[in-house]
Amino acid sequence: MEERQKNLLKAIVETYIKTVKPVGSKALCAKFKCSSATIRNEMAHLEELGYLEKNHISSGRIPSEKGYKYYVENLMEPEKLNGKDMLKLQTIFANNELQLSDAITQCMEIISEMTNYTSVVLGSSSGDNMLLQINVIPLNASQVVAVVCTDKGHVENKTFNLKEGTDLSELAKVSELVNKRLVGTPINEVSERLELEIKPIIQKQIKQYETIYHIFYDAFSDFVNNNSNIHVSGRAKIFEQPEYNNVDEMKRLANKLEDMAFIKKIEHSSDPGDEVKIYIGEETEFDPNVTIIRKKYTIDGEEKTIAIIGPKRMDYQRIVGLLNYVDAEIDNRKGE
Amino acid sequence: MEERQKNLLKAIVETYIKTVKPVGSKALCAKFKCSSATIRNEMAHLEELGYLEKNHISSGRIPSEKGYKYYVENLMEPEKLNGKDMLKLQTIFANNELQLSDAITQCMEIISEMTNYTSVVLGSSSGDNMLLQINVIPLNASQVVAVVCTDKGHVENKTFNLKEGTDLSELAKVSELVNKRLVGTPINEVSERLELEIKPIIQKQIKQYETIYHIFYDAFSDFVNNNSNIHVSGRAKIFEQPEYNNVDEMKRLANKLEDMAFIKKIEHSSDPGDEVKIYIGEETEFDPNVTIIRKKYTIDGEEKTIAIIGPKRMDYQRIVGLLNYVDAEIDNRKGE
DNA sequence: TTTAGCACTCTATTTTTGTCAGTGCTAATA
DNA sequence: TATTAGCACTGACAAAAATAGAGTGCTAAA
Repeated sequence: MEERQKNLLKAIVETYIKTVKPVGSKALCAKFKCSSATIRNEMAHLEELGYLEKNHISSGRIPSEKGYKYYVENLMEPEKLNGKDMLKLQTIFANNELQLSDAITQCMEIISEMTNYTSVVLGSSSGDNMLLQINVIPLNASQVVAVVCTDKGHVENKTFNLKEGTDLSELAKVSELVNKRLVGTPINEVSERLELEIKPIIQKQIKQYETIYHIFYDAFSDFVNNNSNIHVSGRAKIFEQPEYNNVDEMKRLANKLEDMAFIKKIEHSSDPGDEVKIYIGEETEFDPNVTIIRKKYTIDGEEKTIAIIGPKRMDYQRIVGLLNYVDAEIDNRKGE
Repeated sequence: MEERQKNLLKAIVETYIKTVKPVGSKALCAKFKCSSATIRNEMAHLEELGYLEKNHISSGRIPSEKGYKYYVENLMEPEKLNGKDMLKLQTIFANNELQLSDAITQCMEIISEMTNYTSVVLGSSSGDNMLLQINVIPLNASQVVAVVCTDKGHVENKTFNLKEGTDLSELAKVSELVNKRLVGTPINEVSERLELEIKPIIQKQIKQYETIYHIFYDAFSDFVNNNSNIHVSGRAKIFEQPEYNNVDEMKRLANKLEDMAFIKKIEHSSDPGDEVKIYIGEETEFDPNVTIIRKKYTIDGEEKTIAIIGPKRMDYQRIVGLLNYVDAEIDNRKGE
């Protein structure tokens, strides 16, 4: 592609991002110091190459997915934050009381607020967490709460109703046993080891071993399947974007943004890579009509994913700029 | 109001609920065995009394808020569940493994699914919870997680970064002290007693008492302000209702349904009362264009609120029928 | 290689027109 | 006195027609 064509594509993408209206040839004359006919010729060429599209035969051009892709990979220059935005984010990271992971969550909330896109923070699925401690705390004669804590500091709890006559001291005994034997086991292998190592022992020593065994079993299996580590902010913010300003789009998006199974797809999407990744339209596996910008981190040994969901016409420069800034702040904190 | 007028109002409300179209006089001739002119006369009368409204001079009538109110208070007969709905709910309550409060949450999810309304479950704001136990679990040299458990079985946790050289054994000492002294204290008074009773003691005995004091203080104050006890399901379901089938309504509702401060209003709305309460339009304090049907329970000593959010033209018979059924199941479980 | 000029295309908006459901009122009727 | 038939009128809604405007592709000249 020739230099002028690149510049033209860049100008068209950036104009469209701002105006949300198909870009016509006249609008770019001044910038390129040539007549609209020349621009039209170049546009026709870019369309042939698949970087531009038309809504109908006599409309201006809009970028195709391929066009956006070329833009973000070759033409875009991430933006420096403006002072106001930077100040807001700085304030969050400056607060040393705040755990880094909480700072990130707050940060993404603010970014959603600032940009009118939806933001997502996904904690790791805790598969690589290891059991650190389980406590079984009696609430009253018939209920106990089991609290499981992992080496990465995740805590889950579950309340159980006891059958009448369950012996609390036996519960305590098993709890002690589990803490002695299974600490350090990856959390998703605990169930297995419970079955193989603990069950045989308590089977002999404990009267109501079935009930008690179940309590432990359930406490752990719940841990593995929970969703609590997902934060979505600004689900409604994205509706401010003109491309979703119609009932069907809104319904479709609202449904997807509510469905955790869909949100989780953002994390799993094919490639790993810890740099800023941009998925456009079909690539997102989430919705053909959005762009998702994603970044993964490892914090305290745990993987964390942050992502922005917006229209394909997302303000790439700004968002990438913002995420780069967040990145720098995180590195900064980790370095300490 | 005369008998026939009551019947007419009832017929109009129920027809409008089904058809979502202003109800004309002809449509009711057959039912009332009289001419449309007669119906028109009666309608005019009901309108004078404020029970009916017109969109414009020559449209059919729709119920006013006052009309709905009269309907739900005097005319409506709650519906018996159909077999299919009942079966779904029964299955949930029949599962004795499930904690009652989890069963209720699941139940409300299903109801949202069945009815295309949004459902809400609000746990109590844990003000009457008392401290049962606090554990401070070291994760590594520089981090600990504090786990607070209340007598009602609520658990919250928070991770803290330690300053270098913090003595873990001192932390354990304070933790023991708190557990000895403050167990049984209402959770929102703990901070105060921490200040008055614990601080003076540790001030003398503990070197880094400031750091350590802060950990405990923060662990408790976080507990008091958290939102985790709110479940909203079917935020997008309500968009299926034709009254919200336009962009502005959808945006407004989406924003409110996302905002926990707004959701919490449902619980606080003026009167207590543990029977099924119906708030219509302006009364809801949530949005003038919805109805909220609400029921409060006390379960294991904690207050719980369930609510359905739908259009003012909500299917009152069905929803009240459903909530009555849920009510019966809960009573049934509590009785055990 | 660039550009002016022109015919053409499609959208979007406004205007016009017709249809229809429903009303209120009056006068006749049971 | 309550009911009803009849009629003129209203406003929403939908389809059709008219109009304006932005933008294109192509051709021929610079």
